[in-house]
Amino acid sequence: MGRAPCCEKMGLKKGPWTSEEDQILTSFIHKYGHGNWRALPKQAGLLRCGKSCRLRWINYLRPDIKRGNFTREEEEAIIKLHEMLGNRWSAIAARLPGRTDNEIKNVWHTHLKKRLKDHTTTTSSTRSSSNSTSNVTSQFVDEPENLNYPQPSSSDVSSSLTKVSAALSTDQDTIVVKGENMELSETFPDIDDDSFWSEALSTDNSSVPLQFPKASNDEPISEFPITKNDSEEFGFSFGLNMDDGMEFWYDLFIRTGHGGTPELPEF
DNA sequence: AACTGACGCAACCGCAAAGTC
DNA sequence: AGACTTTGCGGTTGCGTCAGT
Repeated sequence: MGRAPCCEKMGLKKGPWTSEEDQILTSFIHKYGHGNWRALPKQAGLLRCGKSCRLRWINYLRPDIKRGNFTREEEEAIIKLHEMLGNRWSAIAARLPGRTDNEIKNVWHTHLKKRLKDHTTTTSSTRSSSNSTSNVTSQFVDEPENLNYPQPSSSDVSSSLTKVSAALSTDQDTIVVKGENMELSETFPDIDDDSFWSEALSTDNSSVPLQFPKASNDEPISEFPITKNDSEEFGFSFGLNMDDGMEFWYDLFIRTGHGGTPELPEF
């Protein structure tokens, strides 16, 4: 597929992945992670280049990938985000949990671009006067049920912070992610601040208190089933729009070890 | 049934940014 | 500071599938 292979001279395999290769890659990453993509194929015993392994994992094998057709709401979100961000597919993908940049790019080129073109030729003179950023914001805030992760309501986004915690449920079958209201304070976390994250990582394995911007009330934000005997990874994203127009997005990844013991959290 | 053209999608490449030595 | 390596991103390609003829 694609252009002339770059790794052929190295004796590495190209083209579609077999289910056997998928199995090898998946179990290797579950066991050892993917610290070094270049070294990974050799360590895993795959005749592939690291780049190919990385792409296969990110676009197809990752456990948090959502399968199936894009919903109308997702397509609308892509269109609006594209208006706002342009061809920054990874940035768009970051706002659509479970969808990959490659997938979004494909959908854009095969469906949405054409649809948009048809739409603009038929409705050339009736565009909203509001800017694209506010369009995206209002859609996310007004229609949170269309996305598979929680969204703050427009009334509570900027008034307080929330403490989000991830913990094992009492029956040990579920990881419960919860948010609690907090007053707005100066402890707003900077996502680029290493000390914040390392502090989070140094907490014990059963409950990880993290301070996040306000996301919801005291109801659990989400619950993830744990397969007792397998290693699993969960991806979880949530975002909010502040009154001043700023957006904040957070990704929470939780990996359970063998026997269902969670390593909380892995960012 | 056979052919053909359009479309969808997985996978590749080149390049730039980030990280490391 | 600069060279080298690794990672991530966006653009592109071509195989497989399917509908139309």
